[in-house]
Amino acid sequence: MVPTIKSVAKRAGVSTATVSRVINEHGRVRPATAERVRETIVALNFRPNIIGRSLKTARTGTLGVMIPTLANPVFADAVAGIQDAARAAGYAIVITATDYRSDDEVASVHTMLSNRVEGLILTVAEAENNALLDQLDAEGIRYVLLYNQPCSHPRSTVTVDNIAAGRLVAEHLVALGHRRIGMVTGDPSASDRADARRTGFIAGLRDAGIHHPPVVEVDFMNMERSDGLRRLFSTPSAPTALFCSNDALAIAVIGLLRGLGMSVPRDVSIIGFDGISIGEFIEPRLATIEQPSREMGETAVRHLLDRLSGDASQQAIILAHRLRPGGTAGPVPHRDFAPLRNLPPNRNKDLKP
Amino acid sequence: MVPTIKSVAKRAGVSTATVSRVINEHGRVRPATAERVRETIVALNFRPNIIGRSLKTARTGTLGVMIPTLANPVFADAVAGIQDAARAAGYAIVITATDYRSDDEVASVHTMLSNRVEGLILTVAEAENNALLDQLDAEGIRYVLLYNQPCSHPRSTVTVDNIAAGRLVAEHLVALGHRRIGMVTGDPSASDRADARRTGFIAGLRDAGIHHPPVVEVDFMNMERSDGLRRLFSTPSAPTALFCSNDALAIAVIGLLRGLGMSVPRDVSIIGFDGISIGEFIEPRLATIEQPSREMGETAVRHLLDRLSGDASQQAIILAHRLRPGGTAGPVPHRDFAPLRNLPPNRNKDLKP
DNA sequence: TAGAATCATGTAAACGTTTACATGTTATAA
DNA sequence: TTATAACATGTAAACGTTTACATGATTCTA
Repeated sequence: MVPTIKSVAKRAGVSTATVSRVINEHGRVRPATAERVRETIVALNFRPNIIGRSLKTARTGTLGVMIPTLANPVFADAVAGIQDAARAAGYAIVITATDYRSDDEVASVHTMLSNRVEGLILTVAEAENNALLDQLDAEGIRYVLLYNQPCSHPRSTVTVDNIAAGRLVAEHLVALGHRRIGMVTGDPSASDRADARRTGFIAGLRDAGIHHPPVVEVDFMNMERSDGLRRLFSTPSAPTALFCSNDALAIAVIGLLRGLGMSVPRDVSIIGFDGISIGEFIEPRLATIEQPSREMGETAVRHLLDRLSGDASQQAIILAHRLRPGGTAGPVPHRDFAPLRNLPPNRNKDLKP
Repeated sequence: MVPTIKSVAKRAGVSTATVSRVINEHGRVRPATAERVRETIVALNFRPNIIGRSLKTARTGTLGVMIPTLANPVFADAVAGIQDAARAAGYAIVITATDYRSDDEVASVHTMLSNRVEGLILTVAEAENNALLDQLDAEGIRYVLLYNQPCSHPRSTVTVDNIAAGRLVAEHLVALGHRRIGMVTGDPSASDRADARRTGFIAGLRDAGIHHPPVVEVDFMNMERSDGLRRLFSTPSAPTALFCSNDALAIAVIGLLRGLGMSVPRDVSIIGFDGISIGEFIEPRLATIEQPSREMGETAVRHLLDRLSGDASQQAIILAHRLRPGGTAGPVPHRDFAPLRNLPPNRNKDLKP
């Protein structure tokens, strides 16, 4: 039915070994013979069965990629970079998204390993104490983390310095004159990187003499239902600036604040994290920490390939981040521009409980 | 080194057949034996080699996905849907992006076929006269198109009715009072769907007595270099409304128009196509045709699986689209709000050639 | 022109599974 | 009891490749 190397061999009047040699351009074969074989191959429309080859060579030419979701452009961009670099190196990629369910991580990785991917690129919820990663290490399975930033534990990873970046955000907001500063972090994406950003952020604020900034966690899959933010902005000491642990969250928060009658950045400044391209198109432009997602994906592939070929050992590769200022991050408002000024009519109802 | 079914068999004191039966829960084996085997499996940390299995069973449990790019959220969303549905059905997916290079399409598909994917989900540049698809048909390889809309040729596809949607855009703009209406289509993404949208759009305009609307093609990878739009808006009969063949393009066009000193929608109305979520967050909200990308991805998987199991034949599945009005699509401006009003100083220089 | 060297090709085993078939064991029926 | 059925397990071939090794043909060297 579907042609195999045997049918090609028989039809071309040679042995399978010769056909194989022609296919792989490996080992010598007389030009005339080779030509005949090639003709047969196109005549039969033969495509070597990679499964058979893989079984023999124990190589699949496939990399496994696990990310939280493709719906967040920051990961989509990274995957685009991964895909590019992988293809350039002759690798295919198989993808799984965990949708932030960290209990799916183990199953997903095992599926990819059963498929005999040669290496893995992973973004996990928590890279520090992670039994799965420990197991991979123990088994000698090569992986490179992406976006994760294990602190004490040595693991291969490609990331930006989330702590420094968080600190940078704090310093910038302080420089803009803000003193009442809060942070919003996404509940379902609670992650080591969000933690690192918060750590740096809080440290930066502390250095400026600001202690215990409010940190609210919102379930940003259904923001309407989480009223932590509403409560925060109902207090007299409501923040004049918010650091959101990622851009998607920042954009959602801006929408929510507008719904509360506030103007960004006049009443509240917002800084996000990631540098997704949407951010450049919203009005005003989203202030954020840009990380080079596509390049991070490419770098992860290259590092993984280096590790596979034994050229590299575990290492953390820290790429440069960059603060994109302006837009949604403005100077502190005058006192009389109280944030609560314009709350919509249903405000009292909302605040009563 | 890495455990195989043989090592498990030996250690558990059974034959490989028994181990296989335990793994696949297929065929009977005494509970006590099964238990012993299972223990050995975890003891050795054995994972069945899917390559070996695939070779024997001629099934890989893998679907191939080819899209233009992951950087455009419309495709990322679709892939998210594909990934979800595939995983739910026990399939893995391997992804390739062509980056709009249609000459890569053939190579990509062949790579995936060599990897023995069981079926394909494809977004191609041109679905109508496509030798690659004809070849797949001839070989009996199952595929489902996504976003493509072959007209005369019967092919399995999941899409919206691009023609009707294009017409809807025309009718909406006309209803808003616009008479000078143009269209912008992306050069690198020139595609059958963009064509269909244009066809419907032009037909809709014709029905309203508007003939030969200007259609400009821009290379939206580097918009700065393409001055078709600039030229269009330097004429006295510059359009008061533009239909952009996709949202990413629409957002870029809005940016470019702003650079020319125009206000959207006061001077020019814009309607896009796709309904990517960014569009809802920009100010003003992007008017567009929403297509259910995630659901389209899921549907494509389900239809592909149906075709693989022989339950379904080739068919076009048309999902509902929806016009999202308002935002960037407003009523026609008064005559005195001439669009050229505010052109920046360098305008003359730009327009001279 | 004999022998060695090189070249072209073939033979067959191996990769890790699954599974039809064979075989041995135990329970059931007569 | 014995014949038979049902069950548990093993044997070995097959899937489509690659590749070490063997072999036969050709060319080279002296």
